Amino acid sequence: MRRVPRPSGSKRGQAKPRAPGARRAPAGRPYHHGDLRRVLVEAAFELVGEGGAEAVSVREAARRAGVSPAAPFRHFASRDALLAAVAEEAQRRFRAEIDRALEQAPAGDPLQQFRCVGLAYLRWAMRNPTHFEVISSRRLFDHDGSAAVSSDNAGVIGLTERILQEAHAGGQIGTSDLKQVLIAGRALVYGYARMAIDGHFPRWGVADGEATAEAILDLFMSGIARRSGHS
Amino acid sequence: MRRVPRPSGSKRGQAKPRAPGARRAPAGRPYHHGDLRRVLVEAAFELVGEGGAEAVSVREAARRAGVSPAAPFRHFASRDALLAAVAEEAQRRFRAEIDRALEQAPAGDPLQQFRCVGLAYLRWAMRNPTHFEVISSRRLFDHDGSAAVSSDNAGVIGLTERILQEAHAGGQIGTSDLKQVLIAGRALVYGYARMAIDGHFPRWGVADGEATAEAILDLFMSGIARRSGHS
DNA sequence: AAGCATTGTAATCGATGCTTACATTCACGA
DNA sequence: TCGTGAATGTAAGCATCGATTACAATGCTT
Repeated sequence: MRRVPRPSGSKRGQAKPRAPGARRAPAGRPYHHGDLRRVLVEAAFELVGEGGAEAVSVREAARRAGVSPAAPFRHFASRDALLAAVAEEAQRRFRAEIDRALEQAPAGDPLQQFRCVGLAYLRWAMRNPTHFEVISSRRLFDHDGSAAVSSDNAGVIGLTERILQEAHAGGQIGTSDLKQVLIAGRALVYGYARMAIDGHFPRWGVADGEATAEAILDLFMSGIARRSGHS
Repeated sequence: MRRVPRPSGSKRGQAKPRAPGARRAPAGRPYHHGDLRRVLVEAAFELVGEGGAEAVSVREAARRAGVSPAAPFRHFASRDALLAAVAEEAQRRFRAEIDRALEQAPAGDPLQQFRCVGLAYLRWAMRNPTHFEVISSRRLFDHDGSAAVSSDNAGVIGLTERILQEAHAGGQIGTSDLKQVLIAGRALVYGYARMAIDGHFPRWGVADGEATAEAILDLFMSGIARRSGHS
């Protein structure tokens, strides 16, 4: 049903060398896969990359892993659970990218840090649109456990919150209502990312997207900055 | 497939009075429906309201219209085409709401008009989250015709653009780069709407959402306003 | 080595999107 | 008025999907 055309990939031929923990490999493929869960998540992750969340099907993941259509249900209660695992993985990578950007930012300048983080955020989103989309829909996993995604996400939020607080303490922010500045900042960045992803900027290249991203961030910073000579 | 549980609604019993254009009604339901296309769009529209775009199935729409599962394909080439029609309808109502808000705004004050339009935007989005989501994904219809949605949407964009230009001409905006202000404004409003819809504000009521929406809009306006005494 | 829990397979169910062949009705011209 | 073609409905069927159940193979613990 509304399936992406079958890529007919990875014929299920020779078994890949299994993870440590498997013993003998008497014939072609051993009965037990070795690390099926991880392989399924990887397959689903790739499917998201190829066609978005809608292109993820349990059966295709099983096909790519070389197992029967029912096997995945030993590891995931439902298709949504599989997608949640993909979201967890994507969130992990996203978080890592943000952390890396923050490390490379100038240590003493919170506003510049904010800019770097925001830019890394937008770059990752625009270069991994489908995975960003999977991360974004809280509806998928927020209510049924899966604390990892939420915690990683809360980490990113808390990180920007800390940065903005530092900037405020340093007298670089002109308004006092920090809470709303934070929400506005999140909304601005999130909204720009989703606009790019949702196709609101037709015929834009990545270059345009990232250049405008910088401009938007600068505009935001000048909007919240303590008044001085403006642009 | 990942279907919402069948609501078993509207048993297909007595035919509703058909649109003008149908002639005799010899037995229970006439062979031709009369206005199937419209009824299908209405059914799909309701399905979107009940469970989001994912809950829309051609067969369920046919069921609710009281026709065979294949009948809808006489009017829509695919499920996506049906969804596009729903998006068109939703966009129409959204646009009407925006226009209404603009009429009620003070005539001479562009910034205030911007605030009113933005608030109406956010209110509609938060009260019709699933329909807003359907409108938002340009991917669904932007590339295959369906100019109505795009044109209505461009109308809203152009409307805000005009308002901001008036504000700029009136000297109420402090920065000169109007284009980026427009994008930032769109991103901010869109982002806030999607955050609310995507569940980034757990345990918020509509009241919280709309109150914060006002605050966000005010913050944006004060951020782009010509410098004076700030909050 | 025995036995139990884990993890895979086979077969199946109900649902879906979509197509093809056929049936019915409408609209319009002779 | 009466046909006849176009429009619009139905029936049946295909391939795919998520999910469940019964069964088989394996790994681990004792």
